Amino acid sequence: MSSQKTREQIVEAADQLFYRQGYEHTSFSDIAGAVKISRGNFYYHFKTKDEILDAVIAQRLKNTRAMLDQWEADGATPAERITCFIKILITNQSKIMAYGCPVGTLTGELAKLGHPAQSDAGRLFTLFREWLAEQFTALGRKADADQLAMHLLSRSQGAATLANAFHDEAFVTSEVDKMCAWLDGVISTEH
Amino acid sequence: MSSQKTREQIVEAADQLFYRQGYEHTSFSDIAGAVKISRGNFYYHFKTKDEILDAVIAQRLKNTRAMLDQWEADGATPAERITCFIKILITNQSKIMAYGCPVGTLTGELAKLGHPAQSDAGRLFTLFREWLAEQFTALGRKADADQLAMHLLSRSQGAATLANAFHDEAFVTSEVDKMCAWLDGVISTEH
DNA sequence: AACCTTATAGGACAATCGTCCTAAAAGAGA
DNA sequence: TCTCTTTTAGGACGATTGTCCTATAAGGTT
Repeated sequence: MSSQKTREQIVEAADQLFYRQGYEHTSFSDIAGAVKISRGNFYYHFKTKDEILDAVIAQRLKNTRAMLDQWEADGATPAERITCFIKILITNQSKIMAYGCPVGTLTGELAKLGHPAQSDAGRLFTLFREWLAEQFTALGRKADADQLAMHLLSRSQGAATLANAFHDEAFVTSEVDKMCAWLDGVISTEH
Repeated sequence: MSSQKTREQIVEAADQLFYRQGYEHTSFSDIAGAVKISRGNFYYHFKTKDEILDAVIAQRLKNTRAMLDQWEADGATPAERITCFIKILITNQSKIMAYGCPVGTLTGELAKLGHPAQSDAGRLFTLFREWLAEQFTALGRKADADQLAMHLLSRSQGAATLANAFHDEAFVTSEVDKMCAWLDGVISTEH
């Protein structure tokens, strides 16, 4: 098998496991078991665990960018795009209730570990932040676009955290509705 | 030294370390080093690491209850009490920016570990939830008290998560102001 | 077939983990 | 002071961790 293919499988398996079990709690053996390769062979593709983490973060950045690009390519209005963001909570509801938000939980864990990749993981948040700010700017809210973006990001994070803690489906729906209503308010506000 | 005293020191040190480094990333050696007792002596006070976690959660529940009781004893109005809750973000700002919310991060970590103490940690959230619901009920919002409580809890969690991710002091202030404004809206709403 | 690069398996390694045992020190009561 | 309980220190234990080495297998090219 080509080296590239195996590498991708490792990154994919690590991505899932880091999300489900956390970075620290996932061992080389776990990943090797998931990909069904020997633990020793690992070293050929990645020298350290940190290198895998870097690759996972890079993949998540790439996937997220692709998702955001897709939303723009669909010819939707900025408001509809923001609604897409809000509704990730519903699209990924079962995963979020089980494991939380992939971005928030990874960032939080790396912060506690004092891990060097902390800032790289933070770029995942920044990606959403800047994309949302662009959409709010397109809505004519250039002046406070970043603040609106951070506020929405914050609401979404909180909903994900509590969804994970309480496993409450109705709560997620309720919060999504509230965020959509808030968005309507933002749009209709005179400036 | 009495056994009770040492035990309390262990729980206190473990509490701090679990908050700063996470549960899994904190070893017996870390705690023993902080309390300045031998690693072996640990076993006399706690048989397993899980037992320490249980004790830490119990202490946090006790401290939180004491804090909430204090707010009620101060003779404040329900609205003022809720404001106290919102302003925890400012009171503990530096810690939250460095380590996140003690409740949210612990709950999230235990969820990923699939740890049996998960539900115990969840009681920390429930404690805030029910207390907030009581305050909203006292404000005459008995019908949707729990939903309002969950919403505020969610907003607070999101703000803590992003404060930790971005280390942005102005953002915290801004979100606290928004929550206070939201509370004003809840109070003045006709029902 | 022969050859050379690429990829793999298996295990060695030092360190650290949570757990547990045991002998000695400290303290209390007679 | 003698005795008995409580508390402590130190280390052994098996397992697991991330890292790294080496011999072998696989694949492609000539």
